[in-house]
Amino acid sequence: MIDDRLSRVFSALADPTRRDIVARLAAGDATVNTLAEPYDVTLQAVSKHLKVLEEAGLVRRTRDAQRRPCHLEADVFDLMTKWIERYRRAAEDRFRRLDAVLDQMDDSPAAGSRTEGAAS
Amino acid sequence: MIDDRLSRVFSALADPTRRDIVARLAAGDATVNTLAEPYDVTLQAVSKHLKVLEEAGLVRRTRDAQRRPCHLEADVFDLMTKWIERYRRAAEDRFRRLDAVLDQMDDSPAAGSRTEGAAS
DNA sequence: ATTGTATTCAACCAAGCGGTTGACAACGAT
DNA sequence: ATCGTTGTCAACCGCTTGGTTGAATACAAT
Repeated sequence: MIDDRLSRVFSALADPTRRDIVARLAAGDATVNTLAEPYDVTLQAVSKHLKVLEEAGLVRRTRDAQRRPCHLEADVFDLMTKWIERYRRAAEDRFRRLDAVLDQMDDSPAAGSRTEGAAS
Repeated sequence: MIDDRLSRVFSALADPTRRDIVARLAAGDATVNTLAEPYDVTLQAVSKHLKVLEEAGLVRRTRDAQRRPCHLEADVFDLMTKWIERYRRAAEDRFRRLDAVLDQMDDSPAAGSRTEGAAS
């Protein structure tokens, strides 16, 4: 049982069908039937996918008579982007620092274990 | 059986433990034992997590005697960021366009279906 | 050669997930 | 009131997943 937001979002987007749904919703709101049409799975399966997307905060469903239009919620994307960028940047910084170390290391021979411990 | 890259990356990051591993690897390379230490799961479980991260292209494992240092691979982050940004931007653009439409829509009545169309 | 350390492999288990079918609810149309 | 449309709920099924334990591999040290 996943309870944190980030896990739910990543998990939701791990499915190709759900990513496709998000892609199509980015172009405009749509009903469950419309969304289900191109896939060769049942309507119920797509309904479940939308529920997952909704619980991840990626989709909001309003009401219009018996129809249930789905609307893409862009806010939660920021959550992911922030997480990703944070560690991507850290990794790249560390990489650059390593490059610098290797540059100034022309006389000292290979000492073996630089693989341990936290950088900095 | 997930075969596309994006699915594997999102899926890998959907697990809190794996995200934590990535976070720690962003600070510096580490061995399996070091990585496993803070979690109260077995070493084998962490080894499996690392395998998942490796297959997702997030981690590369080199060899140093019997040790197997793990290194964070930042490239694949771009893949995610690009996907996310693409649709986030699309959704925001659409949102702005809708605002504009609502602004100039003081005489023309509701025409109904603007909900169709593929994401190019 | 034997021991110890670091890590993986193999088999298994419970839980979760994506899919199905069938029944049901909500609502507009007639 | 009844019917068709739109969508969800519930129960089930097979596969994947995250976890376990126990054995095996790879290598260093002695």
